[in-house]
Order: sequence, then structure tokens, then C-alpha cells
Amino acid sequence: MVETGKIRVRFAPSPTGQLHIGNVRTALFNWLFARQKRGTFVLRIEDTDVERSEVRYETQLLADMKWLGLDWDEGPDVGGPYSPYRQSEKMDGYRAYAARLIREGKAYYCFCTSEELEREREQALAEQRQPIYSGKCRKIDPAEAERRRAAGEPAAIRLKIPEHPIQFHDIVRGDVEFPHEVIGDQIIVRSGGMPIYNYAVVIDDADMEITHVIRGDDHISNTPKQVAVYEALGLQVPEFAHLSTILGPDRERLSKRHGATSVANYREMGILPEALMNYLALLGWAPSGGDREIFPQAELIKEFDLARVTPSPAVFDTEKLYWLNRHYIKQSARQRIHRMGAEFLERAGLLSAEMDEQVTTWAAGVVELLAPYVDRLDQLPDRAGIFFRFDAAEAILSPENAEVFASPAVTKVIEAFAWRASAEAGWTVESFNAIMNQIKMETGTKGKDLFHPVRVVLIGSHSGPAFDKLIPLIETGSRLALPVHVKSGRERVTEFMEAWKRRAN
RNA sequence: GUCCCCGUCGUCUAGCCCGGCCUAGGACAUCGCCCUUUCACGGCGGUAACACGGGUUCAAAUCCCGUCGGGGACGCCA
Repeated sequence: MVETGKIRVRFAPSPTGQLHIGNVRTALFNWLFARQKRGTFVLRIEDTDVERSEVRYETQLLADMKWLGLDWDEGPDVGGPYSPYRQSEKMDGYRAYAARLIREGKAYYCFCTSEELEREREQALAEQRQPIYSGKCRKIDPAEAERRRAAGEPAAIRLKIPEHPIQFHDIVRGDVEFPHEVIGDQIIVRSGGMPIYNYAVVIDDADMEITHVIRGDDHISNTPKQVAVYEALGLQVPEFAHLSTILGPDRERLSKRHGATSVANYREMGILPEALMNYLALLGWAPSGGDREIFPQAELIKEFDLARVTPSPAVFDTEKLYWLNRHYIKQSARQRIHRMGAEFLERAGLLSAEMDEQVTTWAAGVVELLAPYVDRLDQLPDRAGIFFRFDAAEAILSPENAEVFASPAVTKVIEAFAWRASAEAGWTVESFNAIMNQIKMETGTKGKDLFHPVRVVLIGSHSGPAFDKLIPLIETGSRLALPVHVKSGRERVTEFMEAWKRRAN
């Protein structure tokens, strides 16, 4: 148990692609734990895989984490007392520790070639034996090994795995024990001099005085190998917490083919960061009682408990994320939503980048009207079609409206409405309501029979927002200079009637 | 093949460690009703789960063993 001093945790991603949903969840749990315990959250970049690592991914990664609301106390950009925070910048330390292990007889040089090892592995598999290293080079006399190495023979460094079961404590799973027979002496430094991941992490975590290693459960069988390194070096073994895998709807590990799997994807979809954070926290963790779902950041920090994290894998449920997103959209400061919504409309070419005050106000009205009913903000441009897109012929043909046109009173209502409405120039809520009341009396219709046809005439669909919100926005919108013209009520009625007559013929 | 991890409604989960309060709770989704001169939102209600088989016990979702199913690891990858 590491209970002395302050908690130190770390998130150590490889900058080899977009920040994945599974990885942010790991980052989030580390962060929540650190913030609650008033500990330190370290960001360390594992960029030893030079082939795949790219700086732009690192930049993206930091930006995505910040967007979600995660911050770190030490990291490549902010520095800290345990610098450097990029693995590629700290190669020397790894070699020094390895030299010490050799000197102490806890590690040895291995002269086996990759081909030899591959052959042994295949043979073991064929004989249904454990495909682990035989320990052949363990027997080589150290002085002899030193001579061969000095003579230029390439050698990797292997750690002697102790001959007793290796056990460690996992906060999520309890005590875990691996028989040493299944491990085999691990290479810790390649013949080229580069350290192996399972060795490098240990050095890094120990150097940085990490007290709790919280990571994905794909590392669980790496853990005994790492514990062996800690023990050989006489270093304090940290506490572990292995988080379960996040699955797609088909119960397969969440991957690209499941669609949106990166933080960036969700940001572009118009998922609010607090919704994503709340959802991710609920994937694998639940408060005691398990009867609360809404957890804003501050509440999460207060309630989060590593010991309550579930060990079983979880299927990522987009619907529940959307539900939370709707909640936070409604909850959020109006101005923020107006601004964000306008950005999505702008990206869709419905608004221009520079907006004067009138347009800004109008756009805010549009977003205000539509936003509470969308799952994600990127649905806004489509929903705004009731303003920007009006095609009478399409509305008449649409199967969605077939039922409306099948109603016996439809012609009567449409004609009565058109007759009155086309005479009116600038509509107001009052004038519109007056018209509605008149045709209600004239046609003797009400409810659906009255409203559905009128709605189809005006927005091409029988469902949509209330007229007293809609009419003013249509009218003011029609008078603004926008990239896509918003047709006025009268324009709509006129166009509809032309199409309606054409239909009749 | 061997080792490790996991297994409660369709999904996320509470309960499990410390057996009885579990007639198994909440949420998403779904279905129904109400609200609404439309649709949604919202409110109310319903359907729906302890993987299977053995033990232990007066009593098991909870403890033990086994089976089955899913995932991971066994690299001079991370």
C-alpha cells in the first residue's frame, strides 16, 4: 500500500493517432482520482515508437484533453520537476538501470538471434508447450558474456524472472497472481540498445514516483513482468487499477469500424464536453446506490471512487450519450449554445462568418428554438431546413405528408389559408393567429385537420415548432441578407399554391 | 495449447467483499397513457435480468467447486 505522501498518477498515451474514446476514459479516471485526492496528474508522452509517432498527434491529443476539461499538473508542455515528459528524450536512464541489473546478476546478456527464438517458439507451440524463452543464455558465464560483447557480438539484455509466483494488488480486481512458469526471462533492452516497453514504463513510473497506475486491462498480463522489474531494482511497487475494455454494439472491442471512436469525432458531432465526460464516467463506474446519472464535473470529483469501478467490459451506448447531451444542451448557458449552434450553421454554409447584430440575434433565436430537440448540435443545419429549405413540390409529393393530403378537409383548409395569407404582406403572430381563427370558422376544422395542412404549406412538413415561435423567425429571417435566402410566409404560400395547382392538373 | 481477467433487464449499472431488508433497485432504449389546436419536450405507468450445473446453509444474485460463453496475454510491439 502506498499511503505515504501524495498521490501521483499518470496518463501515458502514444501520439500515434487521434485520442481514442477508450484512452480518454483512462485519462478521465486518472484525473478524477488525482483531483479528488488532491494529488498530481502527470501527462507523459510515450513516443518511443518513432515509426508511428507524430508531433501533430501530440498537439491534437493535448487539445482534445483540454476540450474535455482535463488538465494536468506536469507534462511535456507545462514541464515539472520530473522532466522530461517525453520518453524519447530520456533514453540514458534506461541503460544505466539495466547496467546495474547486470552488475547485480539480476539480468544477463542474451546472444540468441531473433531467428533462433522464433524457431524455439514455433517448436514449443507445436509440442503444446508454453512458448516462453528457455533461459539458455542465463547459463553463460558473465565474464564470458562480457568478452563476447566486447568482441562486437550483438546482445539483448534479459531480466531473470524470480522462481516464485508474482502477485500484485489491483484496486479493481483484488489480488492477482501469476505462476512464474508462464512468464520467462523478459528482454528489457534490445540488442540495439533501445529499451522494451515493459521495462521503460517501470523506470518512468518509478522515476516520476507514480503511486497508482490506472490503465486499460489489456496491460493486466504485462503487470507481472513489470512487477519483476520493480522488485529486481528494489523499487516500491505501485498500486494498480486495470480498467475494463470498452466494446462496440457487437461486443467487439471498440474500433474505427464502429464509427465515431475519437474525442475529435464527438466534438465535431456537437456533443458537449460535459456530456461526454459524464457519460464516460458512467462507463465502468457507478455511485453507491447506483441511482444517479447526472454528474457535472464537480460532482464527479466529489463522488468518484476507484474501488467502485466495475471489472467487466462495457458496451458503448450512443443513445445514452445523446440523452445526456440533450440534458446538458438544455442545461447550458443559453449564450454558449447560441454561439456553438451558430458555428454549426455557419459550417453548413447557412450563415456567413461575419454576422451583424441583427443576424446574430436572429440566429440565436433559430438555435434557441431548435437546440432543445436535437441529440447533437450537428443536426442543427438539417433542422434549420424549416427556414432555409422550402420546396413546395417536394412537400406535396413526400410520403411523409400523404396522410395529411388524404384528409377530407385538406383542400378546403389549404385554399382558405392561401386566400387569406397571401393577402397579408408582413406577418406577425397576431395577424397569423387572426387568419387561423378565421379559417377555423370558415372550414369548421380544428386540431390536426387544421394545423397539419397549414404547417405543410409553410414548412413542408406536418411537424415542427409552435407557430408563434416560427412565424416571427421566418419573417425577420426573410428580411436579412443571408447566404441562403429565407423565404417569407407570403413567398411560401405563393410557391405552394403554384405547385398545388400544377398537381391538380 | 497454457495462463490471466470477466459473466445481474436489449444496453450502462445498484446489490456481491460483510448470505436473510431482493417480491432484484435506478438509468438509456422500447411500449402505453397524460400534457400539447401539430410533432417533439415533459410527466406518469408497463414489459424486461441474477449464464448453466452441483454443493455449503434454516436461508445464496451474494460463499465454494465445476461447466459453458466472452475478452486479453504468451514478441529484440506499445
